[in-house]
Amino acid sequence: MASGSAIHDATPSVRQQAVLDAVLDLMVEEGDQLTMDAVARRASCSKETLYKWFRDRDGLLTATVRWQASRVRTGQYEAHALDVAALSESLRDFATTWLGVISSRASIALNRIAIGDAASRKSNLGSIVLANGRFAIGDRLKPVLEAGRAAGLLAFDDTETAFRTFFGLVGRDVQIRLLLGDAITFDAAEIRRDAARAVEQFLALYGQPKR
Amino acid sequence: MASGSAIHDATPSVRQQAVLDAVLDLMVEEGDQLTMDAVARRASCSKETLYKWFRDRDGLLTATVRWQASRVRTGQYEAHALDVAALSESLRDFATTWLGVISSRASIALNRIAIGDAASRKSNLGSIVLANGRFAIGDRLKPVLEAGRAAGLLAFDDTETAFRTFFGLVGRDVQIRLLLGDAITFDAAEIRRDAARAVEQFLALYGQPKR
DNA sequence: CTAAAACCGTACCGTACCGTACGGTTCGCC
DNA sequence: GGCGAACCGTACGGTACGGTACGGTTTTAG
Repeated sequence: MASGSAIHDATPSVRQQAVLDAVLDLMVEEGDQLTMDAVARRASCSKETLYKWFRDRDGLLTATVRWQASRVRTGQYEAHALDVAALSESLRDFATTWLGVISSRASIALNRIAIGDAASRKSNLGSIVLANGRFAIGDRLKPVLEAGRAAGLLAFDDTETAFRTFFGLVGRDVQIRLLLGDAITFDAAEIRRDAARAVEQFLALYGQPKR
Repeated sequence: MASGSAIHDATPSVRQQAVLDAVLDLMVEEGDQLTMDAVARRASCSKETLYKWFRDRDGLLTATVRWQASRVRTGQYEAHALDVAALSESLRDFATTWLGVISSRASIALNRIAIGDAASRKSNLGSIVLANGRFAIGDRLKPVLEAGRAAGLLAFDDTETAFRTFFGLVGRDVQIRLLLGDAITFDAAEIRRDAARAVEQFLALYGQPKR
């Protein structure tokens, strides 16, 4: 039971992280040519080791999803946004980060695989991606929204509903178009514009005119 | 060159439609177990006939997407919405129909396959789904929005931007959650509520207070 | 009624890929 | 230096599936 055993839910070793990075690279470059042989070749390791560490193909994919999720987690968003400028700044940061994530090639590849996997009910990659994506950002954004409400800057009954509206205003049709292969141009400048527009619209819907 | 030849883009014969319905049934029931053998068994036809009619697996999937799209197309939405009540009624109808489509099991299965297909750049199922889904409804909704603007009920500069906002307000996180296998409860009543809320929010953002 | 075309069911081939086995090699440890 | 564990590279078995071939049957046309 040395450090190189099955990981299941522990943090992967450095070597294992290199393997998972190879998986991510392959996902991005080769699309669905994600065979165990290709991973072993790319990571310069043997298939036997892959199966020893990750049990099977599904375990490897699961570990990859978790690994990618662990590095996407950005800093906490301060919840003590007391004035409208700080609140909209927080929201803009949030929207910018989120748009950057969902338009990244790694995220697109990962979501595609998880969606294809959700079709066959043999695994739960889809729920893992959901937990680390949609629901994780919900958990991180809701305190910000509630702090805004506590400060009298926002007005809403249900935090979940308010968050989902924000989610829709930010994401719009971007994710589904990217997943379906639409060649969208989406540079940093446009992401910032979109984020600003979404926050503006959100404040127009939920902002309190004055305190 | 009798009626049973390759279809490519013509309307499929009745027998061919039955085959395509079998494909849809299999997509919904079996997820990704969509093998040519299974289709032939389900449709009570021979694989040889499948290949004769649809050339290869990809042609069969393409024809299935087109077939499903052809039956989803609902009636035209009247563009002569002259008062705000008629306009919001049109938008509500639109949102309701769209939410019903993207939450249907057939649409989910089809989008999953198209997304998995978009990963391997060997086909263009993704663009076909996009053309018949996201872009088709854009083409059908934009005249409504522009008629509303012409009547002084809506105010926006770019129709595309306004439409994408509406798209986001209606769909929010629904499609990605369903694609990733989240077990969302989404009955007709809830769809109507969501559609009404989305239209309300859209009018709050783009509606003109008076003419 | 007959002949040709279309079609069904099934067997078959080639390939791709998952998972395992095994010989050879590196590396830590005593 | 020597021993064992971990690991690399590769070869192999098993299986699933896309696509083809073929005999037998139904349908269509004249």
